[in-house]
Parts: sequence; C-alpha cells; structure tokens
Amino acid sequence: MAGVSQTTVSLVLNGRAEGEVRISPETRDRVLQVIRETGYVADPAARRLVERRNRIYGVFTYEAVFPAESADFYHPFLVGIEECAEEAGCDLLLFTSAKVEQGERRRIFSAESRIRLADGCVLLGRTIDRDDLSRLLSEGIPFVSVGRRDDAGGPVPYVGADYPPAVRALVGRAAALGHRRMAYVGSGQGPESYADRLRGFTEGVAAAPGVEGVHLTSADGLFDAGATVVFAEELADGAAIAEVARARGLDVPRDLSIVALGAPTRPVSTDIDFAGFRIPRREMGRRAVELLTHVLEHGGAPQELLACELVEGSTLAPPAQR
Amino acid sequence: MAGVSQTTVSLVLNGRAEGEVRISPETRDRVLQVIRETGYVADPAARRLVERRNRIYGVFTYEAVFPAESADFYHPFLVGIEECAEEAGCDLLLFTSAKVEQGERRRIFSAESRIRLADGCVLLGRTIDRDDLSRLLSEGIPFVSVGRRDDAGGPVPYVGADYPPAVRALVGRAAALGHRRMAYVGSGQGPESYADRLRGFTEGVAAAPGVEGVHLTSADGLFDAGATVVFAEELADGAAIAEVARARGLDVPRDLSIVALGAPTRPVSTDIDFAGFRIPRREMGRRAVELLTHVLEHGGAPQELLACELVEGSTLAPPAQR
DNA sequence: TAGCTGAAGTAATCCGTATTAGCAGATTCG
DNA sequence: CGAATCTGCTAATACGGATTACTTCAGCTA
Repeated sequence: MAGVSQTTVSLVLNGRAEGEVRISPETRDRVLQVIRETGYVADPAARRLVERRNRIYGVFTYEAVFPAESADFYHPFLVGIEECAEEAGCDLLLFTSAKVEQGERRRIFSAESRIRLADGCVLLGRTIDRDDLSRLLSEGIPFVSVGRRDDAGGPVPYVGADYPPAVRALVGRAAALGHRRMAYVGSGQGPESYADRLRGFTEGVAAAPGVEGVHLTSADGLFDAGATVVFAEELADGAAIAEVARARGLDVPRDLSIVALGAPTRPVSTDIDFAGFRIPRREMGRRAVELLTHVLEHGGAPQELLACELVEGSTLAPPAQR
Repeated sequence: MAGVSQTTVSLVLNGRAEGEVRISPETRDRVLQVIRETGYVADPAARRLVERRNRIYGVFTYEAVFPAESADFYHPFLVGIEECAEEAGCDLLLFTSAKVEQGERRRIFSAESRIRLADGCVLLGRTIDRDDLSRLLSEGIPFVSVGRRDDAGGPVPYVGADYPPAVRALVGRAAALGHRRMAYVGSGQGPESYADRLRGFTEGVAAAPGVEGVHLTSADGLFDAGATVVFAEELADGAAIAEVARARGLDVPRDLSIVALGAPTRPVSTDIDFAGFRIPRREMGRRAVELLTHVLEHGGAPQELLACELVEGSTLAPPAQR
C-alpha cells in the first residue's frame, strides 16, 4: 500500500529509520500513514520468534482472577499492575488458557504453555510451586513474583510485603501497652508470608524484655494459654477468635486484645476494625511491573520488600487488671 | 539427539505418526524418549505463526477494568469471560496500552491501536463509539459486543440482556397489583440499554388496559405526576427517588412503589431490596466468548439476547387506597 | 571521465515449527 | 522382469517480521 518493501515497513515500525539506517522522511511518513489507516500491528508471535520484545506482559495466577472468592484478594494487586502496564505502554496477557483437568489448578508449564508469548511475566499467588519457580529460573524466563519467595535453585525476583518489621512493631506496641504474655495463632509455615509473620513475632518477643510468646498452630488451646493478646496469622483467624471470645463472655479488647496480621482492607464477614497493618498491594503490583521492565532490560533478580503501614484499629488495648 | 530430522520430531510430537504419515514404532519411541529426557516443548510462538492464530482474545473496555469504581460493574462480565476463555484454551489480552491523554477515555482505534494483536475481541461498556463499531465491521475485525448495539453500517455481533420483555413483565405485575398510573424516570436514550428499557415500558403500558404511562427525563416532576409506581432507569435513580420520597414523608411501597431497572445485584449505597430484574452478566460474558469463537470459525454477526430474571424485591406493592 | 561517497531502499536470510512433496529401497503385481 | 505400490523418512517451504549485506543512483572530486 505504501509502495515499499517489507523491510522498510519493519524499519519504520521500529523507529530504526532515525539512526544508522536511512529512510527519507517522505517515505517514512507515507508508511506511517498507511499504518495509521489500517491499524496494522506486527504479529506478536512472529516478532517473538525473532527474539524481540512484544510489549506484552503476562500475568499468571494459579486460580482464576475474577471470580468473587478470589477477587477481593487479587484485585488491589491487579489495579497496580494494570496502572503500571498502562504507563509502560504494555498490554497484559492473562494466562487463562493454562487450565488442566477439571478441578486441578493451573500450571505454569503445561504442554501447551504459552508463557513465552509474553516478554515476561508477573506471578501472583499466596503460594507458588517450587518446581515452577526453579524452572522459570533455569529456563531464563523473565519474571517477577508478587510476594517474597525463598530461593528455588537461585534467587527469585520478587516484590514482597515486609512483614517482620511490621509484626515486630505490633509486638512492641502490645508490650508498651503492658501485655506480657502473647500468642501467635497460625501455621507459621507454608507460604513465605506466614513464615515471615511468625518470624517477626518471634523476633519482636525476643526484643521485648519480660515478654513471653507462645506459638499455637490453631486457636484451640488459646484460652488456656493465658495470653492477653493474640496475633492472628490471617484476618479470618482473627475474626474466628473474636467470635469464640465473645461466646465465652470475653470482651475484646478489654479481656483479650487481637491483632490481625492479614489484610484489614479486605471486606470479610466481619466488620471488626482489627489492629494490624495494611499490605501495600496496589504498590506491590505497580512495583512488580516496574521490576519486570528492569529485569527485561538489564537482567538480574531484584528483590524488594515494601513496608506495611500499621493500622491502629480497635482491638488492641492495655490488658485487664488482675 | 534421536538421529532424526526436525520433521520427524514434529510428526511424533503431534501424534501424526499414527495416521497418514508413517513413522516406525522404534523411531517414534526413540524420539519420545529424547523428548522426555530433555523436557522439550515446541515454541508456542513458532507454532502460532504456522497456525496463523494466536489463541488470544482481546478485551476492550473504555475505562480501566480493575479500579474500584468500575469493578463492581465489569466484574461479573469478566468472570464469565475468563471462565469461557479458559475452557476455550485462550488467553485474554487486556488493552491496557490503549491509553490516550490523561483524562481522555480509551479509543479502540488510536494511532497505536494494538487490537490486531488478538484473534478477536470482546467489547465491554455501557456505550460504545459508533464510529469505532462501524470501523470494526468494515475492517472485518472479529468481535462481539457485550450489550446490544444498534446497527453501525451493518449488524453488530452482540450478546445483550433482553430488557423489553423484562420491563413489560414488571409493568404487567404492577398493573395486576392495581396500579393505573405509572411513571418511567430516565433518559430513555443514549445507550441502547436505556432505549430498550423505555421501549419495554411503553409496550407494557400499551398492553395493559386502563393503564396510563408517563415518561419523565428526571425525577423532578415525579411527585406531581400522580403516579403510584415509578420505573427507574437505573438503580441509582431508584435509590435517589426512594430518598426523596422518604423525605416527603411517603412510605415505600405503601404510598409509592419503585421498580429499579438497573442491576439489583450491585452493591450500591443503598440496601433497599428493589423490585426489578437481574441482568445475567456472567452468562453474557460467557456467551460473548462463545460467540467470538464462533465468529472466528464461521464468520457472521450473531446476535443474542439473554433473558433477565425478575426480582421480587420489597418495593412493589398494591397502591394505597384513595 | 573514472573514482569516490553518501543516501535510500531492498533482496536474502533467519527465527522454530507444521506441512507437503518427494525420494530411496523393499515388496508385490501383471 | 519391469511397473506399481508401499514403507519410512527427509528436504523444502510457508508463516510474519527483524536484520544485514548489498544495490542503485545522484552528486562531487581531481
């Protein structure tokens, strides 16, 4: 349509006409005009084949992104990811095709995996398969995880929430209010985020003179433990504990303080305004895309932790007088 | 590694060795063995290049998809779209790069439009630019609109909600309860969905003997119109009317019945359980993807309307006795 | 006028896969 | 015994775009 060769179109399309290669302004404008009229776009697969960038960032989640159950969890991350992708002029590819058998979760590397269609990939999820991670690393696929991940045959690029200092600070607050016996309820293992919270708790207790800490994997023995404040690994745990406490005639926070280490911004089946912290999810999403761009350009495995802002809430108060 | 040509590997990999093309079992096993050992996977980009299909479906919205303001509106559609794309083995491309100047809305055909990256496209939005639609049609870009659209230089493929029968049925219900003077509040034009609702109202009134209908573009003159039931074009309108009615000392539904023709499933700033109908958004999303697949394979411009389920609610009752 | 230079653009090649036509050797047919 | 058929495999090519080496032509120099 512009009366030029495929080569020329390619050169114009990629702005190479300004540098070493010479294309006259007239020709260039003619080509650009036709491109504009037709909305021509280079085929991403072909481009990809020649090993160049697509301006497509993939987003991988093990579960569906949109359904209501997980929506509240993923949503803030996606807002940030979308914002930043928009600024970077990139499109987002949701790997919805990565399904396997009914009932199974998605896998990054299925036989039909199209992860390589994207320039790079943002990984989202509470836990991410270790094998998947190490394979991503060993195959050199650019990616950034949202959420800290332990090494998987090498350092994993991530942007996570910095739980330990936040939890330590909360333990410190509780100590300052006079609490001397504190409980952590939750597994403290599995996802890195749980381990980080427990670690923060342990460190916080160790740093507070005269404070005793106990780790319970479930709320069962909680009320026999004599704790005046409980740190719940998840907001849901906190809600459950509050429920039981009330059933036993205990007042929160007069008789028992509760600190929720989950995501207080999330609307759960409780309207208690828990003390805790805010996970900067939107910022994490944004930063993940920024880091991905960086990885694509310079390589490496950047790791960043973003601070969690403490939330005052109404469930942390001085312990009742004996 | 297996001592065979690339062709043979391809044939074995795709199971073509059983049919027309012949590969000896020994050779085949040898190749499979090497594939197993190396974890070889065909490059999806190259594969797509040959297939001339990327298995990417685009999702275009005029506003950002994820931000909280629009989330409630788009979310159910996206659930359906994602579900169905997953079943179809396709990835979703969100046109996040279609940004223009700050403050402006996205455009399908910007100078930088990347719509052709996708095999086809699902369009989402209350209103869609007529020029965009007719250009999509004239350029033969496969797409399906979520929401009915008037012709734009040709029939537009869509899956919409079937408002007229739903509104007619609601008018019928009101008539059966004894209402004789009914008002429709809303523009009745602009988006096709508004026009369809007003049309349903008009038809419903015409079909109900002894019933008078009046169309008001705003709620201003409502209380002078003498209507005992009001059909609000949007849920928000309904909420506003209820507010004003209460301020005037009117009881809903004793003194005034209100039917909301919007989306009662949406959590708005009201907790009134309006009478109205449920827009089958999730199903619309699903069906849109199914239709898009159909369009890609067979062409055409399928048009479908899905029924809205009536919602009883608590705002429609017999009119007060004079 | 031969020789050189720079500007503008293009033919040829490659990326990794799927597909098709075809080839060499063995077997069967007439 | 030559021709046809079958068997098992591969060379060549297409897909769409990026890159590189090269061609062509005009203008300039000595």
